[in-house]
Amino acid sequence: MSDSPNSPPAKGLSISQRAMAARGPAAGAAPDYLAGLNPEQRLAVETTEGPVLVLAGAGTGKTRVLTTRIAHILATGRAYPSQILAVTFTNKAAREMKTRIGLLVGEAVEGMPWLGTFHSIGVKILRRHAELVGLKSNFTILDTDDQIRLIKQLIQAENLDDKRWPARTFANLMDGWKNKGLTPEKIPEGDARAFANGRGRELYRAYQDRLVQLNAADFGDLLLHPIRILSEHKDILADYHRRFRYILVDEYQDTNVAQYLWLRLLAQRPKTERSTLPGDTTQGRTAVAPDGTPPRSEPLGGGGGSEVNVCCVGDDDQSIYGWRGAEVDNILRFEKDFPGAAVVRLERNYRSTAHILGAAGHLIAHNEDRLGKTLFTEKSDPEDEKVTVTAAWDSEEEARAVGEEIEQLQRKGHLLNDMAILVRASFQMREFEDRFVTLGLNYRVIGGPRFYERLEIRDAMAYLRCICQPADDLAFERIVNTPKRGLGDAAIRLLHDFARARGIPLLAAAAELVTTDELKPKPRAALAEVVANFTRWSDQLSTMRHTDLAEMVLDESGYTGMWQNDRSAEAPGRLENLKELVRSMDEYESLPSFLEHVALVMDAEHAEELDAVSIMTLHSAKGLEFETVFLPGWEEGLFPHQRSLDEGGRSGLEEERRLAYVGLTRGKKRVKLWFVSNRRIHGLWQSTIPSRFLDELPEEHVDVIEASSSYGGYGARGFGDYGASRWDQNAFSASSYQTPGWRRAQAASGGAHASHKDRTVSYDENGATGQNLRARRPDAASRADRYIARDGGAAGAEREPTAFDRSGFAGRLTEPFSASHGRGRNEPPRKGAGLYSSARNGGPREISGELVAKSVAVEESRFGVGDRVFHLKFGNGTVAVVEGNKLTVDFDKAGQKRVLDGFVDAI
DNA sequence: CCCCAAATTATTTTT
DNA sequence: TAATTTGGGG
Repeated sequence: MSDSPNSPPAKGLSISQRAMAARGPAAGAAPDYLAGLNPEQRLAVETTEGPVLVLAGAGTGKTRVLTTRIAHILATGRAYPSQILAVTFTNKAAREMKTRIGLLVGEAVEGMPWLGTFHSIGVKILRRHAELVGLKSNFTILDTDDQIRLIKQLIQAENLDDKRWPARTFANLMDGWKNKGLTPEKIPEGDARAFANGRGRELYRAYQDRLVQLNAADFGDLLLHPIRILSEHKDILADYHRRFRYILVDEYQDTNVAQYLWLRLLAQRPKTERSTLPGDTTQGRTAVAPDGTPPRSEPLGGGGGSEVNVCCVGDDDQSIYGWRGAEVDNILRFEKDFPGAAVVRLERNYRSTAHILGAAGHLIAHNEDRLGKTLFTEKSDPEDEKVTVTAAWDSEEEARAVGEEIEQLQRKGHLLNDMAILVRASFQMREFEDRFVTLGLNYRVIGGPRFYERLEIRDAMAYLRCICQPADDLAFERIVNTPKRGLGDAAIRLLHDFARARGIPLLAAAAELVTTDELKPKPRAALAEVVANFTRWSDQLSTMRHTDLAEMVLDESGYTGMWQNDRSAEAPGRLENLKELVRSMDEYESLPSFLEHVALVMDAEHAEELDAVSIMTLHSAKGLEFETVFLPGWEEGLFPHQRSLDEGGRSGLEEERRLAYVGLTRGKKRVKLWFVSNRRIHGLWQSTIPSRFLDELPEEHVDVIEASSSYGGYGARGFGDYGASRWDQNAFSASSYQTPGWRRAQAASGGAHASHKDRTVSYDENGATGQNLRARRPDAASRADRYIARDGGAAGAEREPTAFDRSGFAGRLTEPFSASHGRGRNEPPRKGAGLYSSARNGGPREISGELVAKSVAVEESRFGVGDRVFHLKFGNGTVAVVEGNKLTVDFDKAGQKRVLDGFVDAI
């Protein structure tokens, strides 16, 4: 959050506010940590007693309030660090708070054990009382992958068709239930019947039972179990009530029902309990602060049912996770839940220009369900740029034009790090990536596949889990036959049955099984080795450094070897990742603590020092800010997304609008909106109309740009000028020879060749050393080459007026001009000449397709076309085609088949 | 166990 | 369209 300018001295304040602001711990002077706060922030910080809701708009210094509030509580001696419960949603937010509190109060943060995410605090509580829900305190935390495999087993065990009832679907369903705090007994009958031939409830129950057997908990359980413990054991609850004097919650608008219930248990003391907690003097501090602050700020508190000092900070306008179970309602009804709550609005924005705020504010005002805030700024500079709206013909052009704008800003000395492209859906990223690769523009994709989610990391983790937790069957299953040890289906099934019959974990069962002769000698020996390995490794757990142990395990198990022998393109990257894994373990003092970290954090952090444009979804942009923000794809159907509209109705639309609001408010100086008239969706070209959100922007803060004007050398044109005529030209002058379909056909027939393929591409090769630079899939290089080639072919054309010139931006944004271009819905759009094809050059010159020949050294076949051959299964036939060692043979009886050279004999 | 062809399915994602 | 998952066959 912006730490920017301090508030002006307390002018324009009421006397009481000033008096309040001046009230410090000693007499008179406020402590310096309060000095930079504006009056509202200060109110939010100093209203320590009683329930407080801080409605913090985007860029109003929310994090600052939260951290200062904690610092204030500590500095005034109202509580010990261990008596403050502070919850955030993400690890990142928790980390940031920790550092910032550290800066404010020094080392005391080390003693803030209860600052963390909902889940990490849930784990903490659960570990203390695990036995109350049938777990041991060293339970494992399952990731989604484990979960799905487990569910699949259960579905199969129930003799259900796992095609018809996919495990993933059920996992999502169950996730939804858990988000709502529903245990198997409590799920609605309808939900229960909707899955697995009406056996949803049984399945859920079976799943929970299995988790207990496995001594495991999934993410949902990290909240649900504590809820159960706290509501069933009043003494434990009372204990936590006594412990937590102050509760703070970040991003309250994102809490789901389960989190809400959890919080309410901790925050709302029943009246009966209040009498049993007289003044809390047992804790060694008095509830009344040394400076004599009254327990509750007088003008605000009304005296209600709760006594805990809970402070929730959030912004209803930024609630964008409804689809994940978040309930905006939680924040909307805060005052009902906590009667007499003080509500502080932070509306003074330190981030964006007045134009950006004006645009965002006008847009979000179209929502009905909101508490209502209007952001304002004191900065105003006539130089400030308005929010721009630009049209492009299609997404490719959009990417091209954005790329050019970025390069132009860069030439003016702007840092790429200060720019971001925020998209609605991740498929939009690709076009930008491709474009930037051809430009050699550094970019960084935020989000996407995470370090700990990678295959090799999960495998490695499974080994480590088995060592720490011999009962972790899921982990064991994952790696018994990885690397391949000849333990196939048959052997594993036998092991399973054996284990189930005895009711013991797989590893233990394996140890026993190998002493019998139930397995064939080969698998038996293999399994015996696995068992011996694990026994040995477990023994060394206490004697060896965990990093050394991990290295040894990966080595001795043959896992590293497996990748070393793998000749595929991704193998080196995977090995690198494994090294990185071991390296990152170094920061943790033991294997179990590392395992827990991985389960909860799921991501490795990496410093990113490169200057690069960020590309990410709007969702992952929440909480960030950039000097310049590009918001492409503002079209109906994409944004607002059709699916949100279909499934969410009005509230779905409102959530989309909040997303738009989030997007706009990420920008500090410049926000640039784009929409295209044609977009390819699932391979079909669709005409699109501009997003309704564009119409919800106030004219006075928005400039409508004719795309090419700013850099095409054609001079700026006013809004609406020439729009229709250029559009006409565009619509009717293009020949069908320029349709992508036609060009594709040309390319496929092998017409053109690439000449410039040696552009510099700069990106991190394998993504191993930074979660931010997207992991390069093995195919990525060839994809890049493909586009470099394409650019080469078009290089000459680039300087010409692009089709962008004719983008058909016809004055009124809403006019569905593109829908009436006189072509069928699914026909590819016609582009003006000049992009990849040049009419002057007399024809399309687009090159697509793989440039890099798949030049695998092909083995010569000993057969030739026309040879007569014999095949064991298909009988006699004539060779029709020879491709390396693969033959296409016309068999006399069996028809044409492709067979491997080695499977036939000459006749 | 590996390879290929057919089928499937295409928001947003943290913990 | 294109990426991914699955099932059959070698």
